[in-house]
Amino acid sequence: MADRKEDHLIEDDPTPLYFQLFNEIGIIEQLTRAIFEEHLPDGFLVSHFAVVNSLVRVRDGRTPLELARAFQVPKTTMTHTLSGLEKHGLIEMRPNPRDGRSKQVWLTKNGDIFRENAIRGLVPAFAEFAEKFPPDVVTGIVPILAEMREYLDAARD
Amino acid sequence: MADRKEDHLIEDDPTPLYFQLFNEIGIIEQLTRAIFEEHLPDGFLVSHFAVVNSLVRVRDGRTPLELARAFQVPKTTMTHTLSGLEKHGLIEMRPNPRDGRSKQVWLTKNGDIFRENAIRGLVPAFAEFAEKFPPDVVTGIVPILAEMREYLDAARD
DNA sequence: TTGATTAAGTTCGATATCGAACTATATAAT
DNA sequence: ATTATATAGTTCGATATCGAACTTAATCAA
Repeated sequence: MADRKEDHLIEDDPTPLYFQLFNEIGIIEQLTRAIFEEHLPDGFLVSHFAVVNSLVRVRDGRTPLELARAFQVPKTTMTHTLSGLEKHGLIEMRPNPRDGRSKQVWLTKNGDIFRENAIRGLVPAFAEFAEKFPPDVVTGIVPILAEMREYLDAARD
Repeated sequence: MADRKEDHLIEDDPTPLYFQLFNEIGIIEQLTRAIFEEHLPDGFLVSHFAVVNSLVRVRDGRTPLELARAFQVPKTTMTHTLSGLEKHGLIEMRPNPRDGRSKQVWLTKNGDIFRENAIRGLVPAFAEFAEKFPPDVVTGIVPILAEMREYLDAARD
C-alpha cells in the first residue's frame, strides 16, 4: 500500500495545474503580442501581419471567409482587418470569378515588402529569446502545444 | 568535420520554430478564452474572473493600480474591469486609509460565490482536456512555460 | 422559370482595450 | 510653510472585436 504522501499526490486535485497551464499561456500571449506589435510599423497589429504572412505562406487569392475561418475570427472581424490592409495598399481585393458574392484577397508588392521588413524586425527579438530558450528546448514543447491546439480546435463545435 | 546534413541542421534558420511556438500559444489562448467565457455567466469575461480569483488566491484589499500591475494592463483597463465587477456587486471599493488618492478592492460574499461557481463550471472542461493531456504531460511543460513567462516579463522594460 | 433558402460580405451597435489628458492628493525641495 | 513635482484614479477619444441584421448573389425545389 502506498504511503500517505503518495496517496495524497495521486488524489490531489489537478485543477490548479490546468489553471496554471492556461494562465501561463495567456500571459505569454499577452507579452509576446505586445513585443510583436512594438516591432511593427505604427498602427499595425499582429492580426495584420498574420494575414499577410498567411497570404505568402499558404497562398493568396483566398476569400475573406476562408481567411476568417483560418484565423477563427468572425467574418466581420476579417472584413475590418482586410480593410485596414487594403487602405495601406498591402493587399488587393478582386471579385471572385467563380462566385459573384465573393472576393479574392491578393497580396501586393508592398504587402510582400511589409512582411519581409516585419520578419527582419522580429528576428533580433527571437535571437535574444533563443539564447535563453534554444531550439531544442522549444522543439521539446512545440509538438505538445500543437496537439493541444488541434484538440481544442476540434473540440470547438 | 560534420556531414552536410548536420551542417544544414545547425545552420538552419530557427526563426520559423519560434514563430510556430508563439503561434501555437496564441491559438491556444484564443480557443481557451472562448471556452472559458462560454462557461461564465453572460457578460462576464476572463478578465473579471481573473481579478476575482486573484483577490481570493493572493489577497483582497489591494489597490486598483496594484491589480493593474499584477495583470499587466493599463490602469484605465483595470478601472473598467473593476467598475463591471462593482456594478455586479462582486467587489467593494473602499477608500485607502493610507492614501487619500487611492482605493482598496475588497471581495464581497457574492464575489466569492461567483468564483466558486465559475470554477465548478470549468472543472468538467478541464476533466475532458485532462483525459487527453494527463497531469504528468502538463507538468512536463508548465515549468518551461513559466520560465518563458518570467523571462518575457522581465524583458519588458 | 419562379420562389424559397442558403451563403458571402458589409453595416451597425455594443463593449473591451488602451493612450492622453485631467483631477485630487501626496511627496519633495527650498 | 510654500511651491513644484509625482502619483492614483477617472474621463475621454480612438480603435479592435464580435453578434445581429442587411444586401446581393447562388443554389435548390417545385
